[in-house]
Amino acid sequence: MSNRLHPLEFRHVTRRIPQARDRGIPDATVARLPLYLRALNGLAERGTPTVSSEDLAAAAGVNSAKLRKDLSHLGSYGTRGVGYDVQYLIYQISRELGLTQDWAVAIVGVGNLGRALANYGGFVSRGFRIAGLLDGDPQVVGDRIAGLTVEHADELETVIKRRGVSIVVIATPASAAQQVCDRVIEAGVTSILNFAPVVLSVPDGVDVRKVDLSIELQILAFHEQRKADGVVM
Amino acid sequence: MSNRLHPLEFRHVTRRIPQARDRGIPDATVARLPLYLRALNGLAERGTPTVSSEDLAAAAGVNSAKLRKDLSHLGSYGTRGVGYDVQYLIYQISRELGLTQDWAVAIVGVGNLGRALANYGGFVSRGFRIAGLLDGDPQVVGDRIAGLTVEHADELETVIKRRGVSIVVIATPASAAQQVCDRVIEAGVTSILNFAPVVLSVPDGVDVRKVDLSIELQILAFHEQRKADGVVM
DNA sequence: GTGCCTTTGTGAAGGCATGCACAAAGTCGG
DNA sequence: CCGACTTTGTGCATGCCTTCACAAAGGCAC
Ligand SMILES: NC(=O)c1ccc[n+]([C@@H]2O[C@H](COP(=O)([O-])OP(=O)(O)OC[C@H]3O[C@@H](n4cnc5c(N)ncnc54)[C@H](O)[C@@H]3O)[C@@H](O)[C@H]2O)c1
Ligand SMILES: NC(=O)c1ccc[n+]([C@@H]2O[C@H](COP(=O)([O-])OP(=O)(O)OC[C@H]3O[C@@H](n4cnc5c(N)ncnc54)[C@H](O)[C@@H]3O)[C@@H](O)[C@H]2O)c1
Repeated sequence: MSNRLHPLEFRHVTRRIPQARDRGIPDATVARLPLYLRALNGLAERGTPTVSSEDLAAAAGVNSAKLRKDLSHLGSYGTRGVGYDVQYLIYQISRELGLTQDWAVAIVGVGNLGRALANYGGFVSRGFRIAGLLDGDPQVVGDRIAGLTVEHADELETVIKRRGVSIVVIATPASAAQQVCDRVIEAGVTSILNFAPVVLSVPDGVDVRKVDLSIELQILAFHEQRKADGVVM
Repeated sequence: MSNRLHPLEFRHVTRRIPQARDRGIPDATVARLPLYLRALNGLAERGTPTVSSEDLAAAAGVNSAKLRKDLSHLGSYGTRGVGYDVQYLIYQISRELGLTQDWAVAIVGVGNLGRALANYGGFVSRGFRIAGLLDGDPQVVGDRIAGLTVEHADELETVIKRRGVSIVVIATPASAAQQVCDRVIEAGVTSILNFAPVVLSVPDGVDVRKVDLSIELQILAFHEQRKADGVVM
């Protein structure tokens, strides 16, 4: 597997100012912690009590030195000669990622993609709870999906404030995304996951992460073409 | 000092061999080209003939020096004092990304997500054509989605070879992903887009890109927690 | 043709991430 | 309690990416 991490994965809007309280975990590390967590959960399910950096790194698909350096940013949680206690490390990473608390998520735009996301089980698994589904289309409003009733987009601000939504997923068409984005920020949300193929413009302090299928395919196409051209790689 | 071969000297040998045809575009640049392309298409729709690096960078949400350096890897396509010709640049980037040719894509796993992907219009827009939908569930096989009939996963190898599929999207449950992955690679595919939350293990020469909603949410949660903790960012 | 103005393309510097290699730390059998 | 063995945590070197800053290039008005 080409282990290329593309920098877009680390791009966010806010800047970090070094501070005493700031253990300053690098973005690249933060992006990998969920991966380690997933591998650890797999080990925990199989009842493995401890794991070495070598084994855990293999399970997560990274270099073991990188794994150790990543974990060293959280603290010194390993035992030399033994490895890491699986349960303890799960707890520490979860805490660092903020997964020991419950996050209320709202999905705006309940079309093909929004429905798939709402029905996605892996969502709830780690402290994320879908607290609202909103759509602008009266035809869609009232539909029941995954135990929730779709509400009208007009209720956006109300839903966010009443239910303490802190993360919003935008799955509307591109044309509506910026408008929805502006509204949720106005309502106090500072974390957005955007599926619409547009660059959202947001003020400082707001984090936007994007998922763009089309971009991923284009990157694959680039490399595929390279291989076909017989360029030495 | 040992007389062992120094790692760097070794790396020099296996390193990309400079070639006339090898313009060696950095990965970070490749990842941004689709972004520029999208911004350019927006400009083209509005009939804009030329654009400066400053304006295009703003539209794509990047630093203008970065944009210029990125574009300089493709060649010298700008005109000083004027900017870039929109149509010409669209063509050059498309060519570089391999979008001037048609790519046949197969989607394996036609559940919630697979259906959403199949129905997604933005897919076809840029040279990507869905050439097959496959699922292991007999209940799903035969369904018609977006003009295609879902075929049985047993047909995987046949479909890939007959229809010249070169990119496979995996949207099966995590438990089936590695197995599907192994099969498509065996059938000759070297580009995979994986939505299942597992680290796929693949031989050299195969590109895997992954989209993982859960990871994105966890990264957002990390930063959200930081903000709540009152850490200056 | 000349001179001014705009904008590109890139050299250079700094920052960040990666991965090697190893001393230090801890385990465990006896 | 010891000595062999395992594995962590990290210093360090290297290379990639980003950003600044500016000389060179080209357009345009006259
Ligand atoms: N379907 C996919 O696989 C896929 C993949 C990648 C990206 N995307 C992107 O995700 C977005 C959603 O895709 P989709 O296939 O679900 O589209 P869709 O058209 O099926 O659904 C969009 C939904 O958003 C609702 N909507 C429109 N304007 C709204 C507004 N202002 N407020 C609230 N809701 C509004 C519509 O009523 C509709 O229900 C699109 O931007 C698409 O480009 C989709
Ligand atoms: N739905 C989402 O929003 C979402 C988001 C992120 C990730 N994912 C991941 O994407 C994958 C698909 O999610 P989903 O919600 O569509 O699940 P799903 O259960 O609705 O669909 C999975 C489909 O794969 C088929 N399948 C199972 N084994 C197969 C095999 N060996 N060969 C071919 N087909 C097989 C099943 O029959 C089913 O139709 C899962 O791994 C999920 O974790 C989903």
